[in-house]
Amino acid sequence: AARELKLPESTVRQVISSDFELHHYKESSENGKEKDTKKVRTEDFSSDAETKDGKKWNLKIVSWNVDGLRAWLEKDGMSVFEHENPDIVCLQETKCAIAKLPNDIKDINGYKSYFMSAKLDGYSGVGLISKLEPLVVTYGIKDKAHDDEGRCITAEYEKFYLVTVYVPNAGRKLVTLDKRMDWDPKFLKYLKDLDAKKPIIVCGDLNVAHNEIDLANPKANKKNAGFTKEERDSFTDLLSAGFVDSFRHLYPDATAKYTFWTYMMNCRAKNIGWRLDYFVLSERLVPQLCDSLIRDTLTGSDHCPITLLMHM
Amino acid sequence: AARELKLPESTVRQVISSDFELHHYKESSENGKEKDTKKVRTEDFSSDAETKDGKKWNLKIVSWNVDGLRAWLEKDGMSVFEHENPDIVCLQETKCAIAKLPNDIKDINGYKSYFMSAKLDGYSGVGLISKLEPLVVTYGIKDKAHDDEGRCITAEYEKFYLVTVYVPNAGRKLVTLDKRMDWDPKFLKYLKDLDAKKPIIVCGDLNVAHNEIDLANPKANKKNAGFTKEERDSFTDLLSAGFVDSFRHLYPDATAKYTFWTYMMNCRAKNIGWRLDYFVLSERLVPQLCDSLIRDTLTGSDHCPITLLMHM
DNA sequence: CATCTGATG
DNA sequence: CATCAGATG
Repeated sequence: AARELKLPESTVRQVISSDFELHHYKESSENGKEKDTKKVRTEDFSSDAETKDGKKWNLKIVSWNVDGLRAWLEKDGMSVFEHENPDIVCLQETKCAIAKLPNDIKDINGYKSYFMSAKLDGYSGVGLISKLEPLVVTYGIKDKAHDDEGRCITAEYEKFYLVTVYVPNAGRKLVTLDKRMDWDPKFLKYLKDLDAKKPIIVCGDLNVAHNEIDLANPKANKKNAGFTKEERDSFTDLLSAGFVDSFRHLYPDATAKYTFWTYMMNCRAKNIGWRLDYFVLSERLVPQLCDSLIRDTLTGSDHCPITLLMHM
Repeated sequence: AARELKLPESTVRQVISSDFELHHYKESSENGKEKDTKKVRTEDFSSDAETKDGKKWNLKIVSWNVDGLRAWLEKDGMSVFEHENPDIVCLQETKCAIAKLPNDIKDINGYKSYFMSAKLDGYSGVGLISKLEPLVVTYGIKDKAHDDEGRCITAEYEKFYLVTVYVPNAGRKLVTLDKRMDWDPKFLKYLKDLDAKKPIIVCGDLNVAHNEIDLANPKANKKNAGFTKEERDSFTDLLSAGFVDSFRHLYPDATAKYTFWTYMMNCRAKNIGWRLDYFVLSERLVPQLCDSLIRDTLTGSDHCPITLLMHM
């Protein structure tokens, strides 16, 4: 039995449409009664964002490193579907073999879902959940050294490719920096090849904070995974190849905006975090960009979700 | 800093005495106000039990397989000290290396404590916590094959030996029944040698339900760890060597009295359990036995504590 | 259905 | 300070 989502009442939109004529979902923030007292309110996820030339968003993508899909389900991570009513949700670090995926996440009413797991059980893993059925879904980056690790799903839609990724972590004491440095150029080539065909949207945990503004303690972390020169330069290479960090593009000066906080030392409450999760777009999609948001009120993982609003 | 126990107010007894002239602790069950609404009430642990010839108990020993000391502490297992005000507490399956023992359990105001851990970290392990400092404390049963597993502590007091034990589990599919069958006669010899010097009190998880009356599903468990003929016969051998199962001695017909319930299938709520935890006494201590109790209202483990009241 | 460890982040 | 697996019970 497919999971029935309790979508907000005023939702009147096509669930599986044949193209991206998905209409802007207008939340009813004046329905007369406060639903409950918890601090996350669906109306706070409403947005009227539009492109520079005034076109309202009609595609919403959410990306979330869930740090263990099953634990995240227990913590009501699925409420993001009710709050966001997203067209597509991408998940990283599912840490769950395909055979162990709970029905709650496989069968969501109105969505198609796709998962890739690592050979090593309980490690890595990504998922892509979409109202509109993609034309083609592919798994991995076509590289033997990496494709056993369940790090990438590509969904082809009519007007773009969506790539969700969980980039290799360089590890404590940078023990896997070599693997990471092997990944980065291969992944970039993979993206360039796609981009030669259709514009692309890349989302997920890129496991790098690009610049000092992107983490709370840049000085202390120059030798740590996620902020080494090597990793930062790789990210610069990505942007130099014709791609755009959508959040930073829209908010070049926004400080203290993070998507990850270690569970240790109460870092989340103190907002000692890192911006590791991104929506990266082909440059030619920038005119269609409406907003790129960090949903740091949502919990359920050591990462928070991020949301992209596009006019497609 | 030693942990300060919130002992019941009327406790007026010597904390470290030089002998066993420990006075009977009289709980004040009429102190005028209900303390709280939780179902475990300290006054329910009061007892006026006495020996057959009318001598009130003056020594209380509690034994508890805690199934992981640290988890048990989180679940407020230490409240047994407030409820029972015991002279001695024996713990089994501490699953905690000596170096990792929390201070809460090492430094209890008014008690001395002794622990033995397995070489294999997180496995087995026993502890003994005593108001009166034992004359001698020894570890293991002086057998190379077993003494790396942290299964036995012996405390010598003036008038008796106290032996606390976590007997090897025969394992799923009886994979370690051989180890168990190696242990049982060696342990019995160890006990006999002690008993030749002073009477003994043995307590702990003996990992056997002696007779059909001692578990909920005897028929279904004849081939399962804890109720094989081999294990039951070993226990019979122990009793035949001059020792007494104190609970069964006092309550020969008591049914459905268990000390262990698997966490699975809601067995505790349904009282589908096993009596695996015992106070076994040298026969010559029986005249001093006041009571042998199963404290099945206390939670914090898949076993409940058991309590022995003696006049020493 | 719990505890633990050890790997991973 | 979390997730997971796997061993153990």
